Amino acid sequence: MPKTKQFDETEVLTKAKEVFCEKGYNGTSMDDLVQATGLSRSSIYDTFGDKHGLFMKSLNYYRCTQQGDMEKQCTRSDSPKKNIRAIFDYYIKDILADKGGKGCLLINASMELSAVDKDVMAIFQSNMEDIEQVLSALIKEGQSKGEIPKKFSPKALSRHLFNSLAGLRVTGMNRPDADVLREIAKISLSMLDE
Amino acid sequence: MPKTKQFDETEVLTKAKEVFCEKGYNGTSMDDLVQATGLSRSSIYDTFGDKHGLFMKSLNYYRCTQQGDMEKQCTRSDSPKKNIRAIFDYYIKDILADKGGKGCLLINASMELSAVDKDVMAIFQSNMEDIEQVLSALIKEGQSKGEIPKKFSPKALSRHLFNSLAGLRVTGMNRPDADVLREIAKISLSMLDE
DNA sequence: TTTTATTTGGAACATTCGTTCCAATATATA
DNA sequence: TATATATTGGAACGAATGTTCCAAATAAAA
Repeated sequence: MPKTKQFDETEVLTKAKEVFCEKGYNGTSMDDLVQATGLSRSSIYDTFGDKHGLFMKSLNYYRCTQQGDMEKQCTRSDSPKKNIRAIFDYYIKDILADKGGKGCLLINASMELSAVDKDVMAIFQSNMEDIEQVLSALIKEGQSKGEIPKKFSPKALSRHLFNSLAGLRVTGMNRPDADVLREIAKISLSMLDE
Repeated sequence: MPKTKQFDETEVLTKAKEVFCEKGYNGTSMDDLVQATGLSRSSIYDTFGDKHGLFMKSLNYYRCTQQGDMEKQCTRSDSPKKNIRAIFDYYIKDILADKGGKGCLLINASMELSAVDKDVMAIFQSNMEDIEQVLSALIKEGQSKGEIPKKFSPKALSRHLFNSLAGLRVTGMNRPDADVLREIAKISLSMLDE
C-alpha cells in the first residue's frame, strides 16, 4: 500500500556532503540542500529531522565510507609497510581528485564546529582513534616482521602518521600539487625505513 | 577639534579574532562581534567597512602576530636545529594554551572558506610559503653546519615540517594532550637527526 | 565655554534563515 | 480500478541575519 521512497538515502547523503564540504555547515542553506539533493523541503525534514540531523548523518556516512576505503588498502599486499604506503597513496589521490578544493568533511567540520558542537568533535575523535588503530596494527605487524624499525612504538608512529595525513589535507587544499604532496608523504613515511 | 578614536584597533582585531576562531566566519553574527569588541555597530562599520572587512583585517593581523612570534624563536640559539625545535615547542604551547579548543584562525578560516573565498585562500598560501621559507633557511643553515643530514632538500624538509605543524593544530584541537603532541613533534623532527 | 568633527547607541530596513504546515500528488497493494 | 499511505511542492511563519541611518553624546581645540 505505501508509496516507496523515491530516492536513495545514501545518494542524498553523498550530495549533501558535497555541499557541506564546499560551503561549510553554517554557510550552507536549506535552499542549497534542496537544490543539491533534488529533494523537497518536506522530504528532507521528514527523513532527516532538520538541517543538523542531515549534517550529522552526512558526516557519519562520509566517515564510514572513507574509513572503509582506507581499510581496503590494508590488504593489498602481504607487506604492512607497503599497505601503509598504499593508504597514503590513496589519500593523496583523493585530495588531488577533489577539484575545487572542497576538502574533507571530517576535517572541515571539526575546524568549523569542534569548539561549539561536541557531537562533531566526538565523531572526529572517534575517527582519529580508528585510523590510528588501523595504522598501529600495520606498524606492529611490520615491526614483528622486521620491516619497520622498533625505535618508536606503534602507537607513537601511528599518531605521527595520522598527524601527517591531517596535515596533507590542509596543505593539499591550499596547494594541490601532486609532487609536493608525494614528497611530504615520502618524508613522513621514511620513519618506517631502516 | 576631532574626537579621537576611543579604542585601539589592534585590540579590537584580537577580540574579533577570538570570536571568529570559536564560531567560524559564518557562525559569527554582528551581534557577537558587537558584544565581543565592545564597539557599537556604527563604529565597526565605520572603521572596517563590513563583516567581511573586519574578518580579513583580523585574519591579516593574526597572521602577522603569529608569524612574528614564530620568527622570534629563530634567534634563540646559534643552533638552527634547536631553533626549529623551539618553533615546534612554541607552537605546541600555543595549542595547549588554547582553552576551549578554538584553534588557529588561519587554518579554521582556510578549512571553512578556501573553497568559496579566494582572498582567504591567498592569505593562507602566502602564510604557508612564509613559514616554509623560514624553516627552509634554518634547515639550509643547519645542513651547512653539519647539524642536519642532507638526505632531503631544505625545501622538501620545510614542507614536511609545515605539514606536521598544520597536522598538530588539527590533532591538538581534538586531542589537546601535551605528551601526545610532543611525541608527534619528536618523530617529525627526528628527520633532522643522524 | 563654545565650537567642531567624530563617535556612539539604537531604531529601522530588507533579506535570508530554518522550520512548519497542508493540500495535492503519486504509487504499491487489494 | 479503488484504496490506503507516503511523498511532494509551495505558501507561510517568526526569528535572525547584515547593513543603513540619524539624532544624541562626546572629546579635542579655539
